[in-house]
Amino acid sequence: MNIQFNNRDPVYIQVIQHFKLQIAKGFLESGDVIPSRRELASQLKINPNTAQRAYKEMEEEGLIKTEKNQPSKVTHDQDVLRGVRNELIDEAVSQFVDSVKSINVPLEDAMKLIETHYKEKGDSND
Amino acid sequence: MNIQFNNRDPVYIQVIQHFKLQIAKGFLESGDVIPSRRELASQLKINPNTAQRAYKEMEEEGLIKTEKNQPSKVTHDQDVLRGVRNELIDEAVSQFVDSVKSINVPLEDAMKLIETHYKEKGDSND
DNA sequence: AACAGTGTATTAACCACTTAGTACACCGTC
DNA sequence: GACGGTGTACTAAGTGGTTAATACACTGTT
Repeated sequence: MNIQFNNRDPVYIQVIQHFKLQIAKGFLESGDVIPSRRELASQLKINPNTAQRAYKEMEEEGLIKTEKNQPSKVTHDQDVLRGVRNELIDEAVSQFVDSVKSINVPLEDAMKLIETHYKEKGDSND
Repeated sequence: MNIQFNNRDPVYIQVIQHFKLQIAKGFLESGDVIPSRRELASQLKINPNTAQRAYKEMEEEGLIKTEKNQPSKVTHDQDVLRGVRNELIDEAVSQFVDSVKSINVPLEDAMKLIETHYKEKGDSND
């Protein structure tokens, strides 16, 4: 567990993003337990409340489920989990297309750039 | 002149982004004059200091040139202007490829999604 | 019962950004 | 020269979101 924080976005947002990536990659699956608020905070060297805020939002989004004082677990709702992946992808696609269209880059050029750039860089694994 | 502000990013950043888009699209060309700080602030209903901050950064980036008490003008340096466009494109491409690779979306899938999405939405003009 | 661990809630402090209020120097025009 | 416009600079206050500090309630274990 380690997150490369940028100092542009709020930490709790980046924490959420981290878990979404883990889910989208399949590293976190239905029912998996995740660290307690305090433990996560300790690992990431952030404030427990920041961890709490991230967890709270994930709870509200249905990503995780917390009962009694059991450790929080990834939801069993497979649709939600698939949704995470799809949303990340849709978001990336929309943003890219919007950017590229806003400055009138032809589709062909955009495609070529992506192809080149995709092959250039090494795989991103954890 | 009108900008659709979001309340996520600082206003002065969005102002800069706006001018970069205008340049990238060719709507703003070398030597074109841009509104005075006070006029821009008035039009966009923002504080003159916020406008000033945006202009100051654009000046430091070499995007605009200000002399004496003439209205600021877009730089005559064609390389800089081309650079703006290229940077916007590179940024979009990098971000997209990073996102998509981080969750292991195959190149083919990514390309297909972009193609579809690109054709779906109408052109974005001002 | 004491303890250590959980989640949760509340309040205060912090911080970047924005805004406000002035002020100064410069230049064209009337 | 007065005036209105420009750019620029500085300080102070306000604002909203983020983070920090602390406390509380609950539960399983010893």
